[in-house]
Amino acid sequence: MASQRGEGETTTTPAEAADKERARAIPEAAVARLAVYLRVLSGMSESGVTAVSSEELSQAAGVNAAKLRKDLSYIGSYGTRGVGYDVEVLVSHIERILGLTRNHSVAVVGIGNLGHALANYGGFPGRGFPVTALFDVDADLVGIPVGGIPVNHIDEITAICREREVSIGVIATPPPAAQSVCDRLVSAGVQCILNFAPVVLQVPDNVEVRKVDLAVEMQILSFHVARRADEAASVSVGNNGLGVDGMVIRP
Amino acid sequence: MASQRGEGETTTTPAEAADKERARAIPEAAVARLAVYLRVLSGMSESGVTAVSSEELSQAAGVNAAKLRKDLSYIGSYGTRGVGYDVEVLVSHIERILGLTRNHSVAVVGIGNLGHALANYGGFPGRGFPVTALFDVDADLVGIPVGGIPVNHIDEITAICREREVSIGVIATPPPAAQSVCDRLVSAGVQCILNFAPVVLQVPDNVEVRKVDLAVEMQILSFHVARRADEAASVSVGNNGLGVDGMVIRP
DNA sequence: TACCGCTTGTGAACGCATGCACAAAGTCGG
DNA sequence: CCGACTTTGTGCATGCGTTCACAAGCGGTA
Repeated sequence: MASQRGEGETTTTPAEAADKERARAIPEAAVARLAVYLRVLSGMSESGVTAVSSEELSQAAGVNAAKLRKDLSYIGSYGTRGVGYDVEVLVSHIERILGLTRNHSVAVVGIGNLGHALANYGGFPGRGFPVTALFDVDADLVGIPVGGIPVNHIDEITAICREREVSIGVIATPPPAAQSVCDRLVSAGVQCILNFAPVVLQVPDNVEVRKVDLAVEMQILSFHVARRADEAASVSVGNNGLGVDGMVIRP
Repeated sequence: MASQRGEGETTTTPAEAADKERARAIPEAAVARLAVYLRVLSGMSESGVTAVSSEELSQAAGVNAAKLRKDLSYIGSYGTRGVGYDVEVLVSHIERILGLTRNHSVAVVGIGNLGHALANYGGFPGRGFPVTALFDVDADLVGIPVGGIPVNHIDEITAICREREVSIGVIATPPPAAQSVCDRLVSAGVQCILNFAPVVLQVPDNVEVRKVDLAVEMQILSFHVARRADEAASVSVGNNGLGVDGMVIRP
């Protein structure tokens, strides 16, 4: 057991609240993967699969089997040695850890191309994330329903977010507006923000921001294209100095 | 010097190609940040700023100053001690490292809501990524221009990607179609893929995939919402069982 | 020219995450 | 009831990435 982390602040915890303590200890990277496992498991569940081994699941999720087991161990021991995991059990535990048992009301700000796409996603991929509010500066858009929800003016963010208990704000505005929108969301009490604008947002410590940056993604790919090209070039020129036809050691 | 990695395959390299060797050594995480620095620097450049210190730049990019300097050191020493960095110089070097000197032709597959949004982004955020081809299964869409480019049928992927030398493929299809589309892109010689479909793609080793997964992002945020809520609860109830006044060990 | 203050570049320590390898724990067949 | 086989859960080692702290280097000033 890796529990009992000698931090001097935790003594023994009750039974039920053990999850909460555990949640603090789950590495960020593992959380992202848990979400992936959850999707794969949901798919299996719908296909009628009831049990799965770490080997199968890890392959379906595109990760190492050992890593998968370690990730699952962060949320507790719900497998059966010699057998594997019960799909339903895993699904429900992961859902609980990820906080998907409660609904998270979502507000989308900036109803341009992307905002439209997001609003129309329809309840957002994976249940549990109802879009309950849309905002834009453009007065012409106000009142028009997109994906079933009428657009409100951006000035109403604070009031409406409070009223509808929005817990996640999605920023899909042009870059210059992003920070200001962010500030308003924060002052409305929104503590989690998903930012599509290519801008580094400044937020207080108690607000969590995740960024989806297309330009960055493209540039990372570009980097790899370039790296590949260079490698190919250096190979075709001559294997890093070591003989071409001679004693090629290379396995 | 961290060079001379004792892998037995690298000897000494010429002068100019030093970049190429360096590129292999840049940590993936650093590459992502370089892209961010580049954007910030571009903005500064447009604002007429010509010089910047690591402190200023790091703050604008939302990272630690030491980390920024280390990241920049991966691409070489282009700063002046006691002064800082020349904005233009940094911009051009980062662009070169990221492979942005050549153009990367992009193909978008799946012209739904998201595909539309992507096609309309107009040359893609940050120059250098011209969208040169669009594909969809829907015959009704074929021929219709989106963002200035006519949609082609998905069956033409291989031919057109080859012809237009597409180097980056963007998958914006529904989940079930993603793997098949991916396979076709790969067989057309595309080596870099940006995947928006919530599916784990199986690709050969020589293909680079980056994933943008809205559901996962939302669920990570959900996790943090839950964590916060738990923390708040445990604080308001009484600090982890240790006495408010009595020895409440919390049931 | 010599000194002073400022900022870069980087060696080294630290911490987190990954992967290995194996004991523990269960099932199944005899 | 026992032994063989399977699969989980995890201690440990390894490697990568982040952070610290400081020497090296440069411009400005007297």
